[in-house]
Amino acid sequence: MHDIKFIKKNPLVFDDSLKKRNLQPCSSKIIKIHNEYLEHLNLKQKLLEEKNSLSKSFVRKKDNVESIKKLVYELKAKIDNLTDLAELKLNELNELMMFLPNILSKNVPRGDSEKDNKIIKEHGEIKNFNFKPKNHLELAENLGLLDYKKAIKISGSRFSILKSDLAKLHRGLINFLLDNNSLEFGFEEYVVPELVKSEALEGTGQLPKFEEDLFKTNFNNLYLIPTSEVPLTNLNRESIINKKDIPLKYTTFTNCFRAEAGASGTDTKGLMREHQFGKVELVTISEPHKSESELNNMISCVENILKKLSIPYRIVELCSGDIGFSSSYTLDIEIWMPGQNKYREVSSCSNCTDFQSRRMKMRIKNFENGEIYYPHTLNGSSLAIGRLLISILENYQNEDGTIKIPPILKDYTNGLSIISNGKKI
RNA sequence: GGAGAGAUGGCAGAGUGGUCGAAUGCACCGGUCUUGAAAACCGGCAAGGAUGCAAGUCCUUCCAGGGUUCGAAUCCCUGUCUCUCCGCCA
Repeated sequence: MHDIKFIKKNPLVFDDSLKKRNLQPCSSKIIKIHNEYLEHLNLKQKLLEEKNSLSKSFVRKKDNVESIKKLVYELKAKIDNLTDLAELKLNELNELMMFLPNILSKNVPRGDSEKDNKIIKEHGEIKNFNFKPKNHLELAENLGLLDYKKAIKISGSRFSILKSDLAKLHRGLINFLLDNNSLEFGFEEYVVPELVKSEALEGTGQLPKFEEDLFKTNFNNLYLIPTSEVPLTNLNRESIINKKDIPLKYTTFTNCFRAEAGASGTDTKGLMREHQFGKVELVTISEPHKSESELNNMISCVENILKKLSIPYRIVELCSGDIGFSSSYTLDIEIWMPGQNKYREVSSCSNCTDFQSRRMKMRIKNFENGEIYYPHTLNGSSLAIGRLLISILENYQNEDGTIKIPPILKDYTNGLSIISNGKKI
């Protein structure tokens, strides 16, 4: 949600950001509606004041009872009418604003699609195989560790079933990632619900605009989370945080559920794009002026993982056409996938500034001077397990189709060092 | 699924029709005391909005939505959620 006062003061900044996202500028429309709302509101408040004082006078004087009743009755009718008018305008305003994306940081490069994203860093050497590297699907299927045909029988397409050593690697990775985030980078570890109310999704910005991407259940109309950014960021919704407790840094593993409505035809097989996937997430609630450095901290946390795994990666600055609804600035981290011979997104780290905190009414209070303001929220994947698995399988494959386990993961996979036909060597 | 209870400020918890935005305690903030800290004592302490240069003034909010009333945290209706007990269950 946007700050109406900011829009009124900086209509051009607001409109420029919308234009950059290829959307229609609308500050003048917003300001007009808000002024109409204020007209009704101000009049209503004056009449309410009158009505209140009449009621209070009732206690003292018991004369003129009937005339007071009559006056109040008349006032009430006017007030009701103004309440309706004001509410109408306010609803109109909110409906408009809830669909408007966050204001872009001035650092976001202009562009139409992911082709215009800017590579800002590359790290790690791409391995030269002296054979043609296989893709993860072929590798895992040959080893008997991935069975998406069974998954189709049980659940349909875009689901998968991992077996034995691959399942173990999956589990080990989760622990490895959570340890990295919590022990080395100070993110507090959580276990959170994977079903949430619509209010929580409105808070982080998935609703109302992206309903079709979500799975809705028939239990209390709860939704399956598309990312644990939703429960983590909403941990402090509608509450006031003591400035002393800032920054708040959270990490968790959850499954994520996405309808992938607009993705038909791409990455249909394997672990690349599924309706259900595991992901370890980072969320930071930050002082507004420190959110840039907190984003850097998140990025280092993710980089640390990839360095330990010796997986080549690059960092990409998302352009205005590719960046998400709630974000003001996003860096994607892409890892090398030899089977596809390209980098693919494995993490997306976003600074959502005060966009989400306004929507969920999360505030910081400085108890020394009574000041109350909105924190900045940041979220980042650290990391998407399925895609990380792909990269490990493909980068660590041997010519005979076996997979070496990255040394750092040995402690997390019961000493397993190589995956070979589902048997340890 | 059956039976009952409840929803009040950051938390706990009073308050059943008229200065109640709301006692009290804890927490928090400021101060006194102390070498420092603790304790004790003194003072402060809800949020959102409108208006104004400002001081201030006003409006709204005691789960949500309706209703009764000149007046509702308090009475009535509906909804939502939570808790306890029983049953079932990882």
